[in-house]
Amino acid sequence: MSAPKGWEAIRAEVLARIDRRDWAPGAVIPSEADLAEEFGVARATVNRALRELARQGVVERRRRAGTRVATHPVRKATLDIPVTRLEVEGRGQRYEFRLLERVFAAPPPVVAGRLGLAPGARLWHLRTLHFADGRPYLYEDRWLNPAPLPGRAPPAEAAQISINEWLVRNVAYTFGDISFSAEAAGEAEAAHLGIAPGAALFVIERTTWAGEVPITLVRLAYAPGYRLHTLL
Amino acid sequence: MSAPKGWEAIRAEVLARIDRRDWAPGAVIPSEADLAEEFGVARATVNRALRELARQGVVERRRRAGTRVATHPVRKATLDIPVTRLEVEGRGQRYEFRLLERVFAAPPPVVAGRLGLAPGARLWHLRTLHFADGRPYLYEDRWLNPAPLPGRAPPAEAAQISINEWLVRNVAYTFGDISFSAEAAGEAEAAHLGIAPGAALFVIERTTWAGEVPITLVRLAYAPGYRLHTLL
DNA sequence: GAGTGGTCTAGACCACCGG
DNA sequence: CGGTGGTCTAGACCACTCA
Repeated sequence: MSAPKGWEAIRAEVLARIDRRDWAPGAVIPSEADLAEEFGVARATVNRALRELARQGVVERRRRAGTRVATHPVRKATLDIPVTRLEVEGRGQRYEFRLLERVFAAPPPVVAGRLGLAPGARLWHLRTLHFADGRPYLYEDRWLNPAPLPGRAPPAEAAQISINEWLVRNVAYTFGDISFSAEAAGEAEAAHLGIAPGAALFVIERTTWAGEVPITLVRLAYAPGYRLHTLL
Repeated sequence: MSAPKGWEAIRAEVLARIDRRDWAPGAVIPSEADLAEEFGVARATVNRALRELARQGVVERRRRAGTRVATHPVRKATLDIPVTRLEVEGRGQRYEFRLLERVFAAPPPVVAGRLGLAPGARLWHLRTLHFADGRPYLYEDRWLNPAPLPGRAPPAEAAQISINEWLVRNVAYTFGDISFSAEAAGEAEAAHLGIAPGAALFVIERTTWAGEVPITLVRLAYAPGYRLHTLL
Protein backbone atom coordinates (compact mmCIF):
# COMPACT_ATOMS: atom_id res chain seq x y z
CA MET A 1 0.00 0.00 0.00
CA SER A 2 1.13 3.50 -0.78
CA ALA A 3 -0.90 6.64 -0.31
CA PRO A 4 -1.15 8.58 -3.56
CA LYS A 5 -0.30 12.26 -3.43
CA GLY A 6 -1.60 15.20 -5.35
CA TRP A 7 -4.17 14.77 -8.07
CA GLU A 8 -4.07 11.00 -7.80
CA ALA A 9 -5.16 11.27 -4.19
CA ILE A 10 -8.09 13.43 -5.26
CA ARG A 11 -9.03 10.92 -7.93
CA ALA A 12 -8.83 8.08 -5.42
CA GLU A 13 -11.01 9.88 -2.90
CA VAL A 14 -13.63 10.76 -5.49
CA LEU A 15 -13.63 7.17 -6.71
CA ALA A 16 -14.03 5.93 -3.15
CA ARG A 17 -17.03 8.16 -2.57
CA ILE A 18 -18.62 6.91 -5.76
CA ASP A 19 -17.91 3.33 -4.76
CA ARG A 20 -19.45 3.90 -1.33
CA ARG A 21 -22.51 5.40 -2.97
CA ASP A 22 -21.88 8.67 -1.16
CA TRP A 23 -22.41 10.00 -4.65
CA ALA A 24 -24.92 7.82 -6.44
CA PRO A 25 -24.92 7.05 -10.16
CA GLY A 26 -26.52 9.93 -12.03
CA ALA A 27 -26.01 12.39 -9.20
CA VAL A 28 -24.16 15.66 -9.60
CA ILE A 29 -21.04 15.91 -7.49
CA PRO A 30 -19.73 19.17 -6.04
CA SER A 31 -18.12 21.66 -8.41
CA GLU A 32 -14.40 21.83 -8.96
CA ALA A 33 -14.22 24.97 -6.88
CA ASP A 34 -15.99 23.34 -3.94
CA LEU A 35 -13.84 20.24 -4.06
CA ALA A 36 -10.71 22.34 -4.34
CA GLU A 37 -11.68 24.17 -1.18
CA GLU A 38 -12.60 20.98 0.67
CA PHE A 39 -9.36 19.23 -0.19
CA GLY A 40 -7.29 22.36 0.22
CA VAL A 41 -5.80 22.23 -3.27
CA ALA A 42 -5.94 24.40 -6.36
CA ARG A 43 -8.83 23.98 -8.73
CA ALA A 44 -6.43 22.84 -11.45
CA THR A 45 -5.56 19.82 -9.32
CA VAL A 46 -9.19 18.85 -8.93
CA ASN A 47 -9.65 19.44 -12.64
CA ARG A 48 -6.85 17.03 -13.46
CA ALA A 49 -8.34 14.33 -11.26
CA LEU A 50 -11.86 14.70 -12.62
CA ARG A 51 -10.61 14.85 -16.19
CA GLU A 52 -8.94 11.48 -15.71
CA LEU A 53 -12.12 10.00 -14.27
CA ALA A 54 -14.08 11.36 -17.21
CA ARG A 55 -11.62 9.81 -19.64
CA GLN A 56 -12.16 6.46 -17.90
CA GLY A 57 -15.90 6.85 -18.20
CA VAL A 58 -16.51 7.02 -14.44
CA VAL A 59 -18.03 10.49 -14.56
CA GLU A 60 -19.49 12.70 -17.27
CA ARG A 61 -18.74 16.39 -17.38
CA ARG A 62 -20.54 19.24 -19.07
CA ARG A 63 -20.14 22.94 -18.76
CA ARG A 64 -22.75 24.54 -16.61
CA ALA A 65 -24.39 21.17 -15.91
CA GLY A 66 -21.51 20.05 -13.74
CA THR A 67 -19.96 16.64 -13.15
CA ARG A 68 -22.22 13.60 -12.83
CA VAL A 69 -21.47 10.05 -11.80
CA ALA A 70 -21.95 7.94 -14.91
CA THR A 71 -25.19 5.98 -14.73
CA HIS A 72 -23.90 3.18 -16.88
CA PRO A 73 -20.25 2.82 -16.03
CA VAL A 74 -19.06 2.09 -19.53
CA ARG A 75 -15.66 0.84 -18.70
CA LYS A 76 -13.04 1.63 -21.24
CA ALA A 77 -10.22 -0.74 -21.99
CA THR A 78 -7.08 0.48 -23.68
CA LEU A 79 -5.58 -2.02 -26.07
CA ASP A 80 -2.06 -1.81 -27.37
CA ILE A 81 -2.01 -2.60 -31.06
CA PRO A 82 1.32 -4.30 -31.35
CA VAL A 83 3.77 -4.74 -34.16
CA THR A 84 3.69 -8.46 -34.86
CA ARG A 85 7.42 -8.94 -34.71
CA LEU A 86 7.65 -7.34 -31.28
CA GLU A 87 4.65 -9.26 -30.07
CA VAL A 88 6.25 -12.57 -31.05
CA GLU A 89 9.72 -11.69 -29.84
CA GLY A 90 8.25 -10.36 -26.61
CA ARG A 91 7.17 -13.91 -25.81
CA GLY A 92 10.67 -15.15 -26.43
CA GLN A 93 9.77 -16.74 -29.74
CA ARG A 94 11.59 -16.51 -33.04
CA TYR A 95 9.89 -14.30 -35.60
CA GLU A 96 9.88 -14.81 -39.36
CA PHE A 97 7.62 -13.84 -42.18
CA ARG A 98 7.16 -14.77 -45.79
CA LEU A 99 5.71 -12.51 -48.45
CA LEU A 100 3.33 -14.72 -50.43
CA GLU A 101 2.18 -12.22 -52.99
CA ARG A 102 2.92 -8.69 -54.13
CA VAL A 103 0.90 -7.54 -57.10
CA PHE A 104 -0.56 -4.31 -58.41
CA ALA A 105 -4.20 -4.86 -59.15
CA ALA A 106 -7.73 -3.55 -58.93
CA PRO A 107 -9.32 -4.49 -55.61
CA PRO A 108 -12.81 -5.92 -55.23
CA PRO A 109 -15.47 -3.19 -55.08
CA VAL A 110 -15.99 -3.71 -51.37
CA VAL A 111 -12.35 -2.89 -50.68
CA ALA A 112 -12.39 0.19 -52.90
CA GLY A 113 -15.56 1.29 -51.18
CA ARG A 114 -14.16 0.86 -47.69
CA LEU A 115 -11.20 3.01 -48.67
CA GLY A 116 -13.33 5.58 -50.46
CA LEU A 117 -11.58 5.00 -53.79
CA ALA A 118 -13.13 5.06 -57.22
CA PRO A 119 -13.95 1.66 -58.69
CA GLY A 120 -11.12 0.66 -60.97
CA ALA A 121 -8.41 2.30 -58.87
CA ARG A 122 -5.37 0.05 -58.67
CA LEU A 123 -3.69 -0.87 -55.41
CA TRP A 124 -0.89 -3.03 -54.19
CA HIS A 125 -2.11 -6.34 -52.88
CA LEU A 126 0.19 -8.00 -50.39
CA ARG A 127 -0.30 -11.30 -48.65
CA THR A 128 2.09 -12.22 -45.87
CA LEU A 129 2.43 -15.20 -43.59
CA HIS A 130 4.02 -14.57 -40.20
CA PHE A 131 5.64 -17.29 -38.11
CA ALA A 132 6.42 -17.75 -34.41
CA ASP A 133 9.09 -20.35 -33.72
CA GLY A 134 8.62 -21.58 -37.26
CA ARG A 135 4.91 -22.21 -36.90
CA PRO A 136 2.29 -20.23 -38.80
CA TYR A 137 1.02 -17.48 -36.56
CA LEU A 138 -0.74 -14.85 -38.60
CA TYR A 139 -2.06 -14.59 -42.12
CA GLU A 140 -2.11 -11.02 -43.38
CA ASP A 141 -4.03 -9.78 -46.41
CA ARG A 142 -3.35 -6.16 -47.22
CA TRP A 143 -4.43 -3.60 -49.81
CA LEU A 144 -2.12 -0.63 -50.07
CA ASN A 145 -2.74 2.69 -51.78
CA PRO A 146 0.37 3.71 -53.77
CA ALA A 147 -0.41 7.43 -53.62
CA PRO A 148 0.95 8.23 -50.14
CA LEU A 149 3.95 5.88 -50.42
CA PRO A 150 7.51 7.07 -50.88
CA GLY A 151 8.46 5.81 -54.34
CA ARG A 152 4.82 4.81 -54.80
CA ALA A 153 5.73 1.20 -54.10
CA PRO A 154 6.19 -1.03 -51.08
CA PRO A 155 9.54 -2.73 -50.46
CA ALA A 156 10.51 -5.63 -52.69
CA GLU A 157 9.75 -9.22 -51.86
CA ALA A 158 13.28 -9.81 -50.67
CA ALA A 159 13.00 -7.09 -48.04
CA GLN A 160 14.03 -8.00 -44.53
CA ILE A 161 11.37 -5.85 -42.93
CA SER A 162 7.68 -6.64 -42.86
CA ILE A 163 5.25 -4.44 -44.71
CA ASN A 164 3.67 -3.23 -41.52
CA GLU A 165 6.93 -2.15 -39.95
CA TRP A 166 7.97 -0.45 -43.15
CA LEU A 167 4.66 1.36 -43.18
CA VAL A 168 4.71 2.64 -39.65
CA ARG A 169 8.22 3.94 -40.22
CA ASN A 170 7.62 5.56 -43.57
CA VAL A 171 4.02 6.66 -43.76
CA ALA A 172 2.51 8.55 -40.88
CA TYR A 173 -1.19 8.08 -40.49
CA THR A 174 -3.48 10.47 -38.77
CA PHE A 175 -6.33 8.17 -37.88
CA GLY A 176 -7.98 4.89 -38.63
CA ASP A 177 -10.40 2.36 -37.35
CA ILE A 178 -10.07 -1.17 -36.16
CA SER A 179 -12.45 -4.02 -35.58
CA PHE A 180 -12.21 -7.41 -33.92
CA SER A 181 -14.24 -10.46 -34.78
CA ALA A 182 -14.22 -14.22 -34.97
CA GLU A 183 -14.45 -15.91 -38.34
CA ALA A 184 -14.30 -19.41 -39.69
CA ALA A 185 -11.11 -20.11 -41.63
CA GLY A 186 -11.49 -20.25 -45.38
CA GLU A 187 -9.78 -22.86 -47.53
CA ALA A 188 -6.78 -20.70 -48.40
CA GLU A 189 -6.28 -19.35 -44.92
CA ALA A 190 -6.56 -22.80 -43.42
CA ALA A 191 -3.95 -24.15 -45.79
CA HIS A 192 -1.52 -21.35 -45.03
CA LEU A 193 -2.01 -21.57 -41.29
CA GLY A 194 -1.90 -25.36 -41.28
CA ILE A 195 -5.30 -25.83 -39.71
CA ALA A 196 -8.65 -27.29 -40.70
CA PRO A 197 -11.05 -25.19 -42.78
CA GLY A 198 -13.76 -23.74 -40.58
CA ALA A 199 -11.52 -23.40 -37.53
CA ALA A 200 -12.21 -20.33 -35.39
CA LEU A 201 -9.85 -17.48 -36.25
CA PHE A 202 -9.40 -14.24 -34.39
CA VAL A 203 -9.56 -11.51 -37.00
CA ILE A 204 -8.47 -7.88 -36.81
CA GLU A 205 -9.40 -5.53 -39.63
CA ARG A 206 -7.85 -2.13 -39.77
CA THR A 207 -8.02 0.83 -42.13
CA THR A 208 -5.72 3.81 -41.84
CA TRP A 209 -5.74 7.24 -43.40
CA ALA A 210 -3.35 10.13 -43.82
CA GLY A 211 -5.71 13.06 -43.74
CA GLU A 212 -8.11 12.47 -46.64
CA VAL A 213 -5.90 9.90 -48.32
CA PRO A 214 -6.52 6.23 -47.56
CA ILE A 215 -3.33 4.31 -46.87
CA THR A 216 -4.19 0.72 -46.27
CA LEU A 217 -6.83 -1.83 -45.43
CA VAL A 218 -5.51 -4.94 -43.76
CA ARG A 219 -7.07 -8.14 -42.50
CA LEU A 220 -5.12 -10.09 -39.91
CA ALA A 221 -6.21 -13.67 -39.28
CA TYR A 222 -4.53 -15.21 -36.24
CA ALA A 223 -3.94 -18.91 -35.79
CA PRO A 224 -6.15 -20.58 -33.16
CA GLY A 225 -5.04 -19.89 -29.63
CA TYR A 226 -4.42 -16.18 -30.13
CA ARG A 227 -5.66 -14.01 -27.32
CA LEU A 228 -5.70 -10.27 -26.91
CA HIS A 229 -5.38 -9.24 -23.29
CA THR A 230 -5.45 -6.03 -21.31
CA LEU A 231 -6.24 -4.60 -17.90
CA LEU A 232 -9.27 -2.55 -17.06
CA MET B 1 -11.27 22.76 -41.41
CA SER B 2 -10.78 24.64 -38.18
CA ALA B 3 -7.51 25.77 -36.71
CA PRO B 4 -7.07 24.33 -33.23
CA LYS B 5 -6.17 26.76 -30.49
CA GLY B 6 -4.15 26.34 -27.36
CA TRP B 7 -2.66 23.04 -26.41
CA GLU B 8 -4.35 21.25 -29.30
CA ALA B 9 -2.53 23.53 -31.72
CA ILE B 10 0.75 22.60 -30.03
CA ARG B 11 -0.09 18.92 -30.29
CA ALA B 12 -0.99 19.31 -33.96
CA GLU B 13 2.23 21.13 -34.77
CA VAL B 14 4.38 18.56 -32.96
CA LEU B 15 2.54 15.77 -34.75
CA ALA B 16 3.08 17.51 -38.08
CA ARG B 17 6.81 17.80 -37.45
CA ILE B 18 6.98 14.13 -36.59
CA ASP B 19 5.01 13.25 -39.71
CA ARG B 20 7.33 15.36 -41.84
CA ARG B 21 10.30 13.61 -40.29
CA ASP B 22 11.58 16.94 -39.00
CA TRP B 23 11.88 14.90 -35.86
CA ALA B 24 12.76 11.32 -36.75
CA PRO B 25 11.64 8.23 -34.88
CA GLY B 26 13.89 7.69 -31.88
CA ALA B 27 15.12 11.28 -31.86
CA VAL B 28 14.84 13.55 -28.87
CA ILE B 29 12.67 16.59 -29.44
CA PRO B 30 13.27 19.96 -27.76
CA SER B 31 12.47 20.29 -24.08
CA GLU B 32 9.17 21.62 -22.82
CA ALA B 33 10.83 24.88 -21.86
CA ASP B 34 12.29 25.36 -25.35
CA LEU B 35 9.01 24.57 -27.07
CA ALA B 36 7.14 26.87 -24.73
CA GLU B 37 9.45 29.71 -25.69
CA GLU B 38 9.24 28.92 -29.40
CA PHE B 39 5.45 28.79 -29.42
CA GLY B 40 5.10 31.66 -27.01
CA VAL B 41 3.01 29.75 -24.49
CA ALA B 42 3.45 28.61 -20.92
CA ARG B 43 5.30 25.38 -20.26
CA ALA B 44 2.13 23.86 -18.81
CA THR B 45 0.49 24.19 -22.21
CA VAL B 46 3.31 22.35 -23.93
CA ASN B 47 3.20 19.79 -21.15
CA ARG B 48 -0.47 19.13 -21.78
CA ALA B 49 0.11 18.65 -25.50
CA LEU B 50 3.06 16.30 -25.06
CA ARG B 51 1.28 14.35 -22.34
CA GLU B 52 -1.56 13.64 -24.76
CA LEU B 53 0.87 12.48 -27.43
CA ALA B 54 2.57 10.23 -24.90
CA ARG B 55 -0.76 8.71 -23.92
CA GLN B 56 -1.40 7.94 -27.57
CA GLY B 57 1.98 6.28 -27.87
CA VAL B 58 3.36 8.81 -30.35
CA VAL B 59 6.18 9.92 -28.07
CA GLU B 60 7.88 8.50 -25.00
CA ARG B 61 8.81 10.73 -22.12
CA ARG B 62 11.26 10.23 -19.28
CA ARG B 63 12.58 12.62 -16.74
CA ARG B 64 16.03 13.84 -17.49
CA ALA B 65 16.11 11.81 -20.74
CA GLY B 66 13.59 14.09 -22.43
CA THR B 67 10.87 13.37 -24.96
CA ARG B 68 11.56 11.00 -27.84
CA VAL B 69 9.58 10.16 -30.92
CA ALA B 70 8.42 6.58 -30.47
CA THR B 71 10.38 4.19 -32.68
CA HIS B 72 7.62 1.65 -32.77
CA PRO B 73 4.43 3.62 -32.70
CA VAL B 74 2.41 1.21 -30.60
CA ARG B 75 -0.99 2.58 -31.36
CA LYS B 76 -3.42 2.38 -28.55
CA ALA B 77 -7.06 1.71 -29.18
CA THR B 78 -9.65 2.51 -26.56
CA LEU B 79 -12.52 0.07 -26.45
CA ASP B 80 -15.80 0.76 -24.76
CA ILE B 81 -16.92 -2.28 -22.83
CA PRO B 82 -20.64 -1.94 -23.20
CA VAL B 83 -23.54 -3.15 -21.16
CA THR B 84 -25.20 -5.72 -23.38
CA ARG B 85 -28.68 -4.27 -23.08
CA LEU B 86 -27.51 -0.84 -24.19
CA GLU B 87 -25.45 -2.32 -26.98
CA VAL B 88 -28.49 -4.13 -28.38
CA GLU B 89 -30.91 -1.28 -27.86
CA GLY B 90 -28.39 1.13 -29.35
CA ARG B 91 -28.82 -0.69 -32.65
CA GLY B 92 -32.57 -0.30 -32.39
CA GLN B 93 -33.12 -3.95 -31.53
CA ARG B 94 -35.28 -5.39 -28.81
CA TYR B 95 -33.34 -6.78 -25.85
CA GLU B 96 -34.30 -9.75 -23.71
CA PHE B 97 -32.47 -12.24 -21.60
CA ARG B 98 -33.21 -15.53 -19.94
CA LEU B 99 -31.48 -16.84 -16.85
CA LEU B 100 -30.76 -20.49 -17.59
CA GLU B 101 -29.18 -21.48 -14.32
CA ARG B 102 -28.56 -20.04 -10.88
CA VAL B 103 -26.90 -22.44 -8.48
CA PHE B 104 -24.48 -22.25 -5.57
CA ALA B 105 -21.66 -24.67 -6.21
CA ALA B 106 -17.96 -25.33 -6.11
CA PRO B 107 -16.29 -24.15 -9.31
CA PRO B 108 -13.76 -26.15 -11.28
CA PRO B 109 -10.21 -25.74 -9.96
CA VAL B 110 -9.21 -23.57 -12.90
CA VAL B 111 -11.92 -21.07 -12.04
CA ALA B 112 -11.03 -21.00 -8.36
CA GLY B 113 -7.42 -20.54 -9.34
CA ARG B 114 -8.11 -17.65 -11.69
CA LEU B 115 -9.98 -15.90 -8.89
CA GLY B 116 -7.37 -16.73 -6.27
CA LEU B 117 -9.84 -18.67 -4.15
CA ALA B 118 -9.17 -21.78 -2.12
CA PRO B 119 -10.21 -25.05 -3.76
CA GLY B 120 -13.59 -25.99 -2.39
CA ALA B 121 -14.84 -22.41 -2.08
CA ARG B 122 -18.42 -22.19 -3.23
CA LEU B 123 -19.63 -19.62 -5.71
CA TRP B 124 -22.77 -18.67 -7.52
CA HIS B 125 -22.86 -20.07 -11.01
CA LEU B 126 -25.09 -18.18 -13.42
CA ARG B 127 -25.73 -18.93 -17.04
CA THR B 128 -27.66 -16.38 -19.08
CA LEU B 129 -28.77 -16.22 -22.67
CA HIS B 130 -29.22 -12.75 -24.15
CA PHE B 131 -31.39 -12.03 -27.18
CA ALA B 132 -31.53 -9.29 -29.81
CA ASP B 133 -34.86 -9.05 -31.60
CA GLY B 134 -35.69 -12.47 -30.22
CA ARG B 135 -32.62 -14.17 -31.66
CA PRO B 136 -29.83 -15.59 -29.48
CA TYR B 137 -27.11 -13.02 -29.26
CA LEU B 138 -24.83 -13.82 -26.37
CA TYR B 139 -24.27 -16.78 -24.11
CA GLU B 140 -22.94 -15.76 -20.71
CA ASP B 141 -21.34 -18.10 -18.19
CA ARG B 142 -20.54 -16.42 -14.90
CA TRP B 143 -19.03 -17.38 -11.55
CA LEU B 144 -19.81 -14.93 -8.79
CA ASN B 145 -18.18 -14.64 -5.39
CA PRO B 146 -20.87 -14.17 -2.71
CA ALA B 147 -18.54 -12.37 -0.28
CA PRO B 148 -18.70 -8.85 -1.75
CA LEU B 149 -22.39 -9.02 -2.66
CA PRO B 150 -25.10 -7.14 -0.80
CA GLY B 151 -27.21 -9.89 0.76
CA ARG B 152 -24.54 -12.36 -0.37
CA ALA B 153 -26.73 -13.43 -3.24
CA PRO B 154 -27.50 -12.28 -6.77
CA PRO B 155 -31.03 -11.31 -7.73
CA ALA B 156 -33.59 -14.08 -8.16
CA GLU B 157 -34.33 -15.75 -11.44
CA ALA B 158 -37.44 -13.69 -11.94
CA ALA B 159 -35.50 -10.42 -11.79
CA GLN B 160 -36.06 -7.96 -14.58
CA ILE B 161 -32.47 -6.78 -14.61
CA SER B 162 -29.56 -8.77 -15.96
CA ILE B 163 -26.85 -9.95 -13.63
CA ASN B 164 -24.28 -7.70 -15.19
CA GLU B 165 -26.35 -4.57 -14.81
CA TRP B 166 -27.19 -5.50 -11.26
CA LEU B 167 -23.50 -5.99 -10.58
CA VAL B 168 -22.27 -2.72 -12.01
CA ARG B 169 -24.90 -0.90 -9.98
CA ASN B 170 -24.36 -2.69 -6.71
CA VAL B 171 -20.77 -3.80 -6.52
CA ALA B 172 -18.03 -1.39 -7.40
CA TYR B 173 -14.88 -2.95 -8.71
CA THR B 174 -11.49 -1.41 -8.54
CA PHE B 175 -9.78 -3.24 -11.37
CA GLY B 176 -9.93 -6.25 -13.59
CA ASP B 177 -8.64 -7.75 -16.75
CA ILE B 178 -10.22 -8.66 -20.02
CA SER B 179 -9.25 -10.83 -22.93
CA PHE B 180 -10.59 -11.36 -26.43
CA SER B 181 -10.29 -14.52 -28.45
CA ALA B 182 -11.97 -16.70 -31.03
CA GLU B 183 -13.18 -20.14 -30.04
CA ALA B 184 -15.11 -22.95 -31.64
CA ALA B 185 -18.60 -23.35 -30.22
CA GLY B 186 -19.09 -26.30 -27.90
CA GLU B 187 -22.17 -28.51 -28.01
CA ALA B 188 -24.04 -26.68 -25.27
CA GLU B 189 -23.18 -23.22 -26.53
CA ALA B 190 -24.12 -24.14 -30.05
CA ALA B 191 -27.49 -25.45 -28.91
CA HIS B 192 -28.25 -22.31 -26.92
CA LEU B 193 -27.15 -19.96 -29.66
CA GLY B 194 -28.89 -21.96 -32.35
CA ILE B 195 -25.78 -22.55 -34.44
CA ALA B 196 -23.67 -25.51 -35.51
CA PRO B 197 -21.08 -26.90 -33.09
CA GLY B 198 -17.63 -25.70 -34.05
CA ALA B 199 -18.81 -22.36 -35.38
CA ALA B 200 -16.46 -19.44 -34.73
CA LEU B 201 -17.47 -17.49 -31.64
CA PHE B 202 -16.09 -14.20 -30.46
CA VAL B 203 -15.30 -14.66 -26.78
CA ILE B 204 -14.66 -12.09 -24.09
CA GLU B 205 -13.40 -13.23 -20.71
CA ARG B 206 -13.33 -10.81 -17.85
CA THR B 207 -12.38 -10.98 -14.19
CA THR B 208 -13.04 -8.16 -11.77
CA TRP B 209 -11.88 -7.44 -8.24
CA ALA B 210 -12.83 -5.14 -5.43
CA GLY B 211 -9.46 -4.52 -3.86
CA GLU B 212 -8.20 -7.96 -2.83
CA VAL B 213 -11.59 -9.61 -3.10
CA PRO B 214 -12.48 -11.32 -6.38
CA ILE B 215 -15.96 -10.49 -7.59
CA THR B 216 -16.63 -12.38 -10.75
CA LEU B 217 -15.25 -14.30 -13.67
CA VAL B 218 -17.41 -14.21 -16.76
CA ARG B 219 -17.17 -15.71 -20.21
CA LEU B 220 -19.19 -14.06 -22.96
CA ALA B 221 -19.64 -16.03 -26.17
CA TYR B 222 -21.17 -13.96 -28.95
CA ALA B 223 -23.18 -15.40 -31.81
CA PRO B 224 -21.45 -15.37 -35.19
CA GLY B 225 -21.40 -11.96 -36.80
CA TYR B 226 -20.46 -10.06 -33.68
CA ARG B 227 -17.87 -7.38 -34.23
CA LEU B 228 -16.13 -5.05 -31.83
CA HIS B 229 -15.25 -1.76 -33.43
CA THR B 230 -13.39 1.39 -32.45
CA LEU B 231 -11.39 4.27 -33.82
CA LEU B 232 -7.66 4.66 -33.50
C1' DG C 1 25.30 17.89 -10.12
C1' DA C 2 22.22 19.44 -13.35
C1' DG C 3 18.63 19.13 -16.78
C1' DT C 4 14.37 17.10 -17.66
C1' DG C 5 9.55 16.09 -17.02
C1' DG C 6 5.73 15.93 -13.24
C1' DT C 7 3.08 18.47 -10.60
C1' DC C 8 1.08 22.21 -7.90
C1' DT C 9 -0.52 27.03 -7.10
C1' DA C 10 -3.24 31.28 -7.47
C1' DG C 11 -5.30 33.77 -10.51
C1' DA C 12 -7.52 34.80 -14.78
C1' DC C 13 -10.44 34.72 -18.94
C1' DC C 14 -13.46 32.32 -21.82
C1' DA C 15 -17.12 29.03 -23.87
C1' DC C 16 -20.90 26.88 -23.04
C1' DC C 17 -25.50 26.22 -21.74
C1' DG C 18 -29.30 25.55 -18.18
C1' DG C 19 -32.83 28.09 -15.88
C1' DC D 1 -27.80 35.85 -16.82
C1' DG D 2 -24.67 33.33 -14.09
C1' DG D 3 -22.43 29.03 -12.78
C1' DT D 4 -19.77 25.45 -14.56
C1' DG D 5 -15.92 23.28 -16.70
C1' DG D 6 -11.86 24.24 -20.11
C1' DT D 7 -7.88 26.34 -20.56
C1' DC D 8 -3.91 29.39 -20.05
C1' DT D 9 -0.25 31.83 -17.38
C1' DA D 10 3.92 32.63 -14.60
C1' DG D 11 6.22 30.82 -11.26
C1' DA D 12 7.70 27.30 -8.16
C1' DC D 13 9.31 22.96 -6.14
C1' DC D 14 10.13 18.23 -6.62
C1' DA D 15 11.55 13.46 -8.52
C1' DC D 16 14.06 11.20 -11.36
C1' DT D 17 18.05 9.88 -13.81
C1' DC D 18 21.86 10.57 -16.85
C1' DA D 19 26.57 11.85 -17.28
